[in-house]
Amino acid sequence: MDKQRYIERLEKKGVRVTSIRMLVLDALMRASRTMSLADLETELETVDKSSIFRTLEVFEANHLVHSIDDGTGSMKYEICEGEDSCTVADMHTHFYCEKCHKTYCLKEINAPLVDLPEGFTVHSVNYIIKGICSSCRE
Amino acid sequence: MDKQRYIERLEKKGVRVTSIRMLVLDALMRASRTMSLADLETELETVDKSSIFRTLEVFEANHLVHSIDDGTGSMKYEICEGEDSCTVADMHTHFYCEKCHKTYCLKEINAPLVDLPEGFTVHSVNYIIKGICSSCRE
DNA sequence: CGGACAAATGCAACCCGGTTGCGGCAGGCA
DNA sequence: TGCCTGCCGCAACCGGGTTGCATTTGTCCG
Repeated sequence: MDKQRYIERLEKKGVRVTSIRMLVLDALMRASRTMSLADLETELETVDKSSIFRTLEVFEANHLVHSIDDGTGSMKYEICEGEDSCTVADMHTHFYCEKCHKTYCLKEINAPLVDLPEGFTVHSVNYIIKGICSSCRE
Repeated sequence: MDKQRYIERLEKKGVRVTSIRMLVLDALMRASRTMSLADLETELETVDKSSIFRTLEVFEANHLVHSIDDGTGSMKYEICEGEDSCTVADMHTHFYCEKCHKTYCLKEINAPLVDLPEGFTVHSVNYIIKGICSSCRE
């Protein structure tokens, strides 16, 4: 765990550094994919789920992570890549594998943005593709 | 309620006609937007929610309706337009208004389809835009 | 250093949408 | 008419998420 780097990251967003926040941040940074609250509970077995939940709330409010609803009934969380807050343009495509039940970030694929009718204001977009991932396919 | 039309629609998909199925189909047909299980419960106050739930299961399995997860925590249901089953190409964009908490179908806007990396198979796409709708904006 | 106040945490209970087990009812068919 | 299958209502359950509250931890300042 690269403590110094994590502390910088937290302080930069104005988030107070605590041991639990370090653990959650570390788990999310190490994950190669999105994590659910349950995933984090499993990974950090010493930490109560309400603490993880509130930590994620703080992280999200301070644009350290963003959440993705992949339609599985459990919200997924993912570290924001950029230095500043995630904008609509930053939102990338997610892929949910119906076989291994994992949600992948296709970081290289930006979520497409369509033109809306007059009078609609966009705050965020959510683009989820469901199917079978490459490693579940034989 | 155009009974004959509903009966034809049900029979065409191989769904047995019952009074509850007629009620649910009617409510969905009349709705100008997507409906949640709770919406249907409110509309059809005489019908038990588990019956509505199972009816929706049957409808979805037989491609009479499709469901959309708009990320609000409650699934939305919508009548399939086409005569046959909904394909990926049929999936259109949905808009969730963060003010009035309604989910609109933007039927005229097809969900964009991106190119996936090698080895990924697409079954469905879900494209949700969140923001403020035109009638909530002053 | 010590006390006061604020923030973070753990625990348990709660909420809500969705789901299921089961018994009763109804409609179709012999 | 009687049987069989499938539909329905009721109530209980489930799981993810959320909250109230008491406790602990941390920060600030004298």
